[in-house]
Amino acid sequence: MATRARQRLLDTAEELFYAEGVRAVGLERILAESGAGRASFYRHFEGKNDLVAAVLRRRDEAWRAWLDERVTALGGGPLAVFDALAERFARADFRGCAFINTMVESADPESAAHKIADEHKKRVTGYVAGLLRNDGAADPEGTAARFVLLMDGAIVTALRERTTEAAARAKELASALL
Amino acid sequence: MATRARQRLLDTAEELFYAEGVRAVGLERILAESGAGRASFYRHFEGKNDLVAAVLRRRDEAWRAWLDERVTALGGGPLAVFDALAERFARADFRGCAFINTMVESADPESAAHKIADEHKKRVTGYVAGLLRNDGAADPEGTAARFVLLMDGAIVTALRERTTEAAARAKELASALL
DNA sequence: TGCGAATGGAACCGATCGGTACCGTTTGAT
DNA sequence: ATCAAACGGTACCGATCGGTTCCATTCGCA
Repeated sequence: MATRARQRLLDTAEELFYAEGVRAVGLERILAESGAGRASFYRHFEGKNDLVAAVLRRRDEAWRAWLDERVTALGGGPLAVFDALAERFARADFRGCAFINTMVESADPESAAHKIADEHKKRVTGYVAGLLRNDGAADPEGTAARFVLLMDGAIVTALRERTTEAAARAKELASALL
Repeated sequence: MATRARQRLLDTAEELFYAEGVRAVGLERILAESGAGRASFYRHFEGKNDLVAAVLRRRDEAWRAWLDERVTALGGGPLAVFDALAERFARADFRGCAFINTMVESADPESAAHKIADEHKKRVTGYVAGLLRNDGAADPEGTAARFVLLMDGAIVTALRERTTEAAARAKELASALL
Protein backbone atom coordinates (compact mmCIF):
# COMPACT_ATOMS: atom_id res chain seq x y z
CA MET A 1 0.00 0.00 0.00
CA ALA A 2 2.86 2.34 0.92
CA THR A 3 1.31 5.73 0.36
CA ARG A 4 -1.69 5.32 -1.89
CA ALA A 5 -3.62 7.95 0.06
CA ARG A 6 -0.93 10.50 -0.70
CA GLN A 7 -1.26 9.89 -4.44
CA ARG A 8 -5.04 10.20 -4.36
CA LEU A 9 -4.82 13.38 -2.31
CA LEU A 10 -2.36 14.91 -4.77
CA ASP A 11 -4.44 13.87 -7.77
CA THR A 12 -7.71 15.16 -6.35
CA ALA A 13 -6.19 18.38 -5.06
CA GLU A 14 -4.49 19.13 -8.37
CA GLU A 15 -7.72 18.66 -10.27
CA LEU A 16 -9.84 20.74 -7.89
CA PHE A 17 -7.27 23.48 -7.36
CA TYR A 18 -6.83 23.92 -11.09
CA ALA A 19 -10.53 23.79 -11.88
CA GLU A 20 -11.81 26.08 -9.11
CA GLY A 21 -8.83 27.75 -7.47
CA VAL A 22 -6.83 26.91 -4.37
CA ARG A 23 -8.76 29.20 -2.08
CA ALA A 24 -12.13 28.03 -3.35
CA VAL A 25 -11.47 24.38 -2.47
CA GLY A 26 -11.52 23.37 1.18
CA LEU A 27 -9.88 20.34 2.72
CA GLU A 28 -13.32 18.90 3.32
CA ARG A 29 -13.89 18.66 -0.43
CA ILE A 30 -10.49 17.14 -1.09
CA LEU A 31 -10.95 14.51 1.62
CA ALA A 32 -14.43 13.61 0.43
CA GLU A 33 -13.54 13.36 -3.27
CA SER A 34 -10.26 11.56 -2.74
CA GLY A 35 -11.79 9.13 -0.23
CA ALA A 36 -8.92 9.77 2.16
CA GLY A 37 -9.42 10.24 5.87
CA ARG A 38 -8.58 13.42 7.67
CA ALA A 39 -5.83 11.80 9.70
CA SER A 40 -4.23 10.34 6.58
CA PHE A 41 -3.99 13.80 5.11
CA TYR A 42 -2.13 15.20 8.10
CA ARG A 43 0.14 12.15 8.16
CA HIS A 44 1.33 12.98 4.63
CA PHE A 45 1.21 16.78 4.61
CA GLU A 46 1.93 19.43 7.20
CA GLY A 47 -1.18 21.35 6.21
CA LYS A 48 -2.99 22.81 3.24
CA ASN A 49 -0.09 25.03 2.25
CA ASP A 50 2.17 22.01 2.12
CA LEU A 51 -0.33 20.19 -0.09
CA VAL A 52 -0.52 23.18 -2.42
CA ALA A 53 3.27 23.29 -2.68
CA ALA A 54 3.47 19.55 -3.37
CA VAL A 55 0.80 19.78 -6.06
CA LEU A 56 2.58 22.67 -7.76
CA ARG A 57 5.98 20.99 -7.62
CA ARG A 58 4.60 17.85 -9.20
CA ARG A 59 2.73 19.82 -11.84
CA ASP A 60 5.84 21.80 -12.73
CA GLU A 61 7.68 18.58 -13.55
CA ALA A 62 4.75 17.04 -15.39
CA TRP A 63 3.96 20.17 -17.38
CA ARG A 64 7.49 20.67 -18.62
CA ALA A 65 7.80 16.98 -19.48
CA TRP A 66 4.54 17.27 -21.41
CA LEU A 67 5.78 20.39 -23.23
CA ASP A 68 9.04 18.74 -24.21
CA GLU A 69 7.21 15.65 -25.45
CA ARG A 70 4.76 17.66 -27.56
CA VAL A 71 7.39 20.04 -28.94
CA THR A 72 9.50 17.07 -30.04
CA ALA A 73 6.49 15.39 -31.62
CA LEU A 74 5.56 18.62 -33.40
CA GLY A 75 8.94 19.09 -35.05
CA GLY A 76 11.20 20.28 -32.26
CA GLY A 77 11.47 23.91 -33.39
CA PRO A 78 10.87 26.83 -30.99
CA LEU A 79 7.59 27.77 -32.68
CA ALA A 80 6.21 24.32 -31.85
CA VAL A 81 5.57 25.54 -28.29
CA PHE A 82 2.59 27.47 -29.65
CA ASP A 83 1.22 24.39 -31.39
CA ALA A 84 1.56 22.56 -28.10
CA LEU A 85 -0.33 25.37 -26.36
CA ALA A 86 -3.10 25.13 -28.95
CA GLU A 87 -3.59 21.49 -27.98
CA ARG A 88 -3.85 22.53 -24.36
CA PHE A 89 -6.35 25.28 -25.12
CA ALA A 90 -8.60 22.80 -26.90
CA ARG A 91 -9.07 20.65 -23.82
CA ALA A 92 -12.44 21.01 -22.14
CA ASP A 93 -10.85 21.36 -18.71
CA PHE A 94 -8.47 24.13 -19.77
CA ARG A 95 -8.42 26.80 -17.10
CA GLY A 96 -5.31 28.79 -17.90
CA CYS A 97 -1.87 28.31 -16.43
CA ALA A 98 -1.88 26.86 -12.92
CA PHE A 99 1.20 28.92 -12.07
CA ILE A 100 -0.13 32.23 -13.33
CA ASN A 101 -3.31 31.43 -11.42
CA THR A 102 -1.27 30.72 -8.31
CA MET A 103 0.55 34.04 -8.52
CA VAL A 104 -2.77 35.81 -8.91
CA GLU A 105 -4.39 33.96 -6.03
CA SER A 106 -1.55 33.91 -3.52
CA ALA A 107 -0.71 37.59 -3.63
CA ASP A 108 2.16 37.36 -1.17
CA PRO A 109 5.39 37.00 -3.22
CA GLU A 110 7.07 35.40 -0.21
CA SER A 111 4.64 32.49 -0.04
CA ALA A 112 5.97 29.08 -1.01
CA ALA A 113 3.35 28.73 -3.74
CA HIS A 114 4.32 32.02 -5.31
CA LYS A 115 7.99 31.08 -5.36
CA ILE A 116 7.30 27.70 -6.95
CA ALA A 117 5.25 29.40 -9.64
CA ASP A 118 8.04 31.87 -10.26
CA GLU A 119 10.56 29.02 -10.54
CA HIS A 120 8.32 27.22 -13.01
CA LYS A 121 8.22 30.17 -15.38
CA LYS A 122 12.00 30.54 -15.17
CA ARG A 123 12.46 26.88 -16.05
CA VAL A 124 10.08 27.15 -19.00
CA THR A 125 11.97 30.22 -20.18
CA GLY A 126 15.21 28.25 -19.93
CA TYR A 127 13.69 25.41 -21.92
CA VAL A 128 12.55 27.77 -24.69
CA ALA A 129 15.99 29.39 -24.71
CA GLY A 130 17.43 25.92 -25.35
CA LEU A 131 15.08 25.40 -28.29
CA LEU A 132 16.13 28.76 -29.71
CA ARG A 133 19.80 27.96 -29.22
CA ASN A 134 19.40 24.66 -31.06
CA ASP A 135 17.71 26.61 -33.82
CA GLY A 136 20.69 28.93 -34.14
CA ALA A 137 18.74 32.00 -33.06
CA ALA A 138 20.57 35.13 -32.03
CA ASP A 139 20.15 36.18 -28.38
CA PRO A 140 18.33 33.00 -27.23
CA GLU A 141 17.73 34.32 -23.69
CA GLY A 142 16.23 37.62 -24.79
CA THR A 143 14.10 35.95 -27.42
CA ALA A 144 12.97 33.30 -24.93
CA ALA A 145 11.71 36.04 -22.62
CA ARG A 146 9.65 37.39 -25.51
CA PHE A 147 8.39 33.91 -26.35
CA VAL A 148 7.22 33.38 -22.77
CA LEU A 149 5.49 36.77 -22.78
CA LEU A 150 3.64 35.64 -25.90
CA MET A 151 2.85 32.25 -24.35
CA ASP A 152 1.43 33.86 -21.23
CA GLY A 153 -0.52 36.35 -23.31
CA ALA A 154 -1.94 33.51 -25.37
CA ILE A 155 -2.87 31.53 -22.25
CA VAL A 156 -4.72 34.45 -20.67
CA THR A 157 -6.44 35.25 -23.95
CA ALA A 158 -7.47 31.64 -24.48
CA LEU A 159 -8.89 31.50 -20.97
CA ARG A 160 -11.05 34.48 -21.83
CA GLU A 161 -12.07 33.58 -25.39
CA ARG A 162 -12.33 29.83 -24.87
CA THR A 163 -10.77 29.30 -28.31
CA THR A 164 -7.45 28.04 -29.63
CA GLU A 165 -7.04 31.09 -31.87
CA ALA A 166 -4.81 32.91 -29.42
CA ALA A 167 -2.11 30.28 -29.92
CA ALA A 168 -2.02 30.99 -33.65
CA ARG A 169 -1.91 34.76 -33.07
CA ALA A 170 0.99 34.39 -30.64
CA LYS A 171 2.82 32.00 -32.97
CA GLU A 172 2.56 34.50 -35.79
CA LEU A 173 3.96 37.25 -33.57
CA ALA A 174 6.77 34.96 -32.43
CA SER A 175 7.74 33.97 -35.93
CA ALA A 176 8.56 37.63 -36.62
CA LEU A 177 11.33 37.27 -34.04
CA LEU A 178 13.20 34.52 -35.92
CA MET B 1 -24.37 62.82 3.52
CA ALA B 2 -26.47 60.98 0.93
CA THR B 3 -24.48 57.76 0.60
CA ARG B 4 -21.00 58.36 1.89
CA ALA B 5 -20.82 54.86 3.32
CA ARG B 6 -21.32 53.43 -0.14
CA GLN B 7 -18.34 55.35 -1.50
CA ARG B 8 -16.09 54.29 1.34
CA LEU B 9 -17.16 50.67 0.95
CA LEU B 10 -16.40 50.75 -2.76
CA ASP B 11 -13.04 52.44 -2.25
CA THR B 12 -11.93 50.08 0.50
CA ALA B 13 -13.18 46.98 -1.29
CA GLU B 14 -11.49 47.95 -4.54
CA GLU B 15 -8.17 48.47 -2.81
CA LEU B 16 -8.31 45.25 -0.78
CA PHE B 17 -9.72 43.07 -3.58
CA TYR B 18 -7.01 44.25 -5.95
CA ALA B 19 -4.20 43.90 -3.43
CA GLU B 20 -5.12 40.53 -1.95
CA GLY B 21 -7.84 38.96 -4.07
CA VAL B 22 -11.61 38.91 -3.74
CA ARG B 23 -11.75 35.60 -1.99
CA ALA B 24 -8.99 36.46 0.44
CA VAL B 25 -10.80 39.52 1.78
CA GLY B 26 -13.79 38.99 4.03
CA LEU B 27 -16.59 41.44 4.70
CA GLU B 28 -15.28 41.82 8.23
CA ARG B 29 -12.07 43.38 6.91
CA ILE B 30 -13.93 45.68 4.52
CA LEU B 31 -16.28 46.90 7.23
CA ALA B 32 -13.44 47.48 9.70
CA GLU B 33 -11.18 49.33 7.27
CA SER B 34 -13.95 51.40 5.69
CA GLY B 35 -15.46 52.27 9.04
CA ALA B 36 -18.89 51.33 7.77
CA GLY B 37 -21.36 49.37 9.81
CA ARG B 38 -22.64 45.97 8.81
CA ALA B 39 -26.17 47.21 8.32
CA SER B 40 -25.02 50.06 6.09
CA PHE B 41 -23.33 47.57 3.85
CA TYR B 42 -26.48 45.51 3.34
CA ARG B 43 -28.51 48.66 2.76
CA HIS B 44 -26.30 49.53 -0.23
CA PHE B 45 -25.45 46.10 -1.58
CA GLU B 46 -27.32 42.84 -1.87
CA GLY B 47 -24.30 40.91 -0.71
CA LYS B 48 -20.62 40.40 -1.33
CA ASN B 49 -21.14 39.37 -4.96
CA ASP B 50 -23.01 42.58 -5.60
CA LEU B 51 -20.18 44.59 -4.05
CA VAL B 52 -17.65 42.77 -6.22
CA ALA B 53 -19.70 43.53 -9.33
CA ALA B 54 -20.07 47.20 -8.38
CA VAL B 55 -16.34 47.51 -7.74
CA LEU B 56 -15.50 45.94 -11.09
CA ARG B 57 -17.98 48.07 -13.01
CA ARG B 58 -16.57 51.24 -11.51
CA ARG B 59 -13.00 50.11 -12.13
CA ASP B 60 -13.78 49.30 -15.75
CA GLU B 61 -14.91 52.88 -16.34
CA ALA B 62 -12.01 54.39 -14.40
CA TRP B 63 -9.37 52.20 -15.99
CA ARG B 64 -10.44 52.95 -19.55
CA ALA B 65 -10.69 56.66 -18.77
CA TRP B 66 -7.17 56.49 -17.34
CA LEU B 67 -5.89 54.63 -20.41
CA ASP B 68 -7.40 57.16 -22.78
CA GLU B 69 -5.98 60.04 -20.77
CA ARG B 70 -2.46 58.56 -20.73
CA VAL B 71 -2.49 57.48 -24.37
CA THR B 72 -3.51 60.98 -25.42
CA ALA B 73 -0.81 62.52 -23.22
CA LEU B 74 1.77 60.12 -24.64
CA GLY B 75 1.14 61.00 -28.26
CA GLY B 76 -2.15 59.32 -29.07
CA GLY B 77 -0.70 56.54 -31.25
CA PRO B 78 -1.63 52.87 -30.73
CA LEU B 79 1.83 52.02 -29.40
CA ALA B 80 1.32 54.50 -26.57
CA VAL B 81 -0.80 51.91 -24.77
CA PHE B 82 2.43 50.11 -23.89
CA ASP B 83 3.99 53.28 -22.50
CA ALA B 84 0.86 53.73 -20.41
CA LEU B 85 1.21 50.14 -19.17
CA ALA B 86 4.83 50.81 -18.23
CA GLU B 87 3.64 53.61 -15.96
CA ARG B 88 1.20 51.22 -14.35
CA PHE B 89 3.84 48.53 -13.85
CA ALA B 90 6.07 51.00 -12.03
CA ARG B 91 3.53 51.65 -9.29
CA ALA B 92 4.31 50.01 -5.96
CA ASP B 93 0.79 48.68 -5.63
CA PHE B 94 0.73 47.08 -9.10
CA ARG B 95 -0.83 43.66 -8.80
CA GLY B 96 -1.67 42.78 -12.39
CA CYS B 97 -4.98 43.32 -14.14
CA ALA B 98 -7.98 43.28 -11.83
CA PHE B 99 -10.07 41.71 -14.59
CA ILE B 100 -7.63 38.95 -15.47
CA ASN B 101 -7.35 38.29 -11.73
CA THR B 102 -11.13 38.14 -11.49
CA MET B 103 -11.40 35.59 -14.30
CA VAL B 104 -8.74 33.48 -12.61
CA GLU B 105 -10.37 33.72 -9.19
CA SER B 106 -14.02 33.35 -10.13
CA ALA B 107 -13.72 30.27 -12.26
CA ASP B 108 -17.38 30.08 -13.18
CA PRO B 109 -17.82 31.83 -16.56
CA GLU B 110 -21.47 32.44 -15.73
CA SER B 111 -20.73 34.51 -12.64
CA ALA B 112 -21.44 38.23 -12.82
CA ALA B 113 -17.84 39.07 -12.01
CA HIS B 114 -16.55 36.91 -14.83
CA LYS B 115 -18.89 38.50 -17.32
CA ILE B 116 -17.93 42.04 -16.28
CA ALA B 117 -14.27 41.13 -16.69
CA ASP B 118 -14.98 39.73 -20.13
CA GLU B 119 -16.85 42.89 -21.11
CA HIS B 120 -13.97 45.04 -19.91
CA LYS B 121 -11.47 43.28 -22.16
CA LYS B 122 -13.80 43.61 -25.13
CA ARG B 123 -14.15 47.34 -24.51
CA VAL B 124 -10.39 47.76 -24.24
CA THR B 125 -9.99 45.84 -27.48
CA GLY B 126 -12.52 48.16 -29.12
CA TYR B 127 -10.64 51.19 -27.83
CA VAL B 128 -7.34 49.90 -29.23
CA ALA B 129 -9.04 49.14 -32.55
CA GLY B 130 -10.10 52.80 -32.65
CA LEU B 131 -6.53 53.94 -32.09
CA LEU B 132 -5.37 51.68 -34.90
CA ARG B 133 -8.11 52.93 -37.21
CA ASN B 134 -7.10 56.54 -36.53
CA ASP B 135 -3.56 55.52 -37.32
CA GLY B 136 -4.64 54.14 -40.69
CA ALA B 137 -3.70 50.58 -39.83
CA ALA B 138 -4.96 47.72 -41.96
CA ASP B 139 -7.32 45.28 -40.20
CA PRO B 140 -7.79 47.33 -37.00
CA GLU B 141 -9.90 44.66 -35.30
CA GLY B 142 -7.47 41.82 -35.96
CA THR B 143 -4.50 43.91 -34.97
CA ALA B 144 -6.27 45.11 -31.83
CA ALA B 145 -6.78 41.50 -30.76
CA ARG B 146 -3.01 40.99 -31.12
CA PHE B 147 -2.31 44.20 -29.22
CA VAL B 148 -4.49 43.05 -26.33
CA LEU B 149 -2.77 39.66 -26.30
CA LEU B 150 0.53 41.51 -25.99
CA MET B 151 -0.87 43.81 -23.30
CA ASP B 152 -2.11 40.87 -21.24
CA GLY B 153 1.16 39.03 -21.75
CA ALA B 154 3.05 42.11 -20.59
CA ILE B 155 0.80 42.50 -17.53
CA VAL B 156 1.25 38.88 -16.44
CA THR B 157 4.99 39.09 -17.06
CA ALA B 158 5.29 42.35 -15.13
CA LEU B 159 3.40 40.83 -12.22
CA ARG B 160 5.98 38.05 -12.13
CA GLU B 161 9.14 40.03 -12.77
CA ARG B 162 8.16 43.17 -10.86
CA THR B 163 9.76 45.27 -13.58
CA THR B 164 8.54 47.57 -16.34
CA GLU B 165 10.66 45.77 -18.95
CA ALA B 166 7.77 43.63 -20.15
CA ALA B 167 6.01 46.74 -21.48
CA ALA B 168 9.00 47.56 -23.68
CA ARG B 169 9.24 43.98 -24.93
CA ALA B 170 5.55 43.95 -25.82
CA LYS B 171 5.77 47.36 -27.49
CA GLU B 172 8.61 46.15 -29.66
CA LEU B 173 6.61 43.08 -30.69
CA ALA B 174 3.58 45.26 -31.41
CA SER B 175 5.51 47.72 -33.55
CA ALA B 176 6.28 44.86 -35.93
CA LEU B 177 2.55 44.73 -36.66
CA LEU B 178 2.35 48.28 -37.97
C1' DT C 1 -34.24 74.07 15.79
C1' DG C 2 -36.45 70.06 14.72
C1' DC C 3 -37.15 65.92 12.14
C1' DG C 4 -36.33 61.98 9.23
C1' DA C 5 -32.95 59.65 6.79
C1' DA C 6 -28.61 57.53 6.98
C1' DT C 7 -25.50 55.81 9.88
C1' DG C 8 -22.03 52.70 13.18
C1' DG C 9 -22.05 49.08 16.61
C1' DA C 10 -23.24 44.91 18.48
C1' DA C 11 -25.51 40.45 19.17
C1' DC C 12 -26.59 36.70 16.82
C1' DC C 13 -27.22 32.87 13.09
C1' DG C 14 -25.81 28.44 10.53
C1' DA C 15 -22.07 26.95 7.72
C1' DT C 16 -17.53 26.17 6.79
C1' DC C 17 -12.68 26.98 7.38
C1' DG C 18 -7.94 24.58 8.73
C1' DG C 19 -6.36 21.68 12.22
C1' DT C 20 -6.04 17.95 16.26
C1' DA C 21 -6.96 13.65 18.64
C1' DC C 22 -8.66 9.15 18.95
C1' DC C 23 -11.02 5.23 17.16
C1' DG C 24 -11.48 0.60 14.95
C1' DT C 25 -10.38 -1.53 10.40
C1' DT C 26 -7.92 -2.80 6.38
C1' DT C 27 -3.64 -4.00 4.21
C1' DG C 28 0.67 -6.08 2.70
C1' DA C 29 4.71 -8.05 3.62
C1' DT C 30 6.84 -11.83 6.67
C1' DA D 1 -1.53 -16.78 10.38
C1' DT D 2 0.63 -12.76 12.46
C1' DC D 3 1.55 -8.11 13.25
C1' DA D 4 2.72 -3.41 12.60
C1' DA D 5 1.97 0.19 9.47
C1' DA D 6 -1.20 2.65 6.91
C1' DC D 7 -5.67 3.52 6.59
C1' DG D 8 -11.00 5.76 6.70
C1' DG D 9 -14.38 7.74 9.91
C1' DT D 10 -15.85 10.60 13.53
C1' DA D 11 -16.06 13.92 17.05
C1' DC D 12 -14.16 17.78 18.25
C1' DC D 13 -11.77 22.70 18.44
C1' DG D 14 -11.54 27.96 17.83
C1' DA D 15 -11.89 31.16 14.09
C1' DT D 16 -14.02 33.13 10.42
C1' DC D 17 -17.20 33.17 6.65
C1' DG D 18 -21.54 35.73 4.59
C1' DG D 19 -25.81 37.29 6.21
C1' DT D 20 -29.94 39.11 9.39
C1' DT D 21 -31.81 41.94 12.94
C1' DC D 22 -32.20 45.53 16.28
C1' DC D 23 -30.91 49.89 18.44
C1' DA D 24 -28.94 54.27 19.59
C1' DT D 25 -26.59 57.97 17.33
C1' DT D 26 -25.20 61.17 13.94
C1' DC D 27 -26.07 63.92 10.13
C1' DG D 28 -28.06 67.18 6.56
C1' DC D 29 -31.80 69.66 5.08
C1' DA D 30 -36.07 72.34 5.69
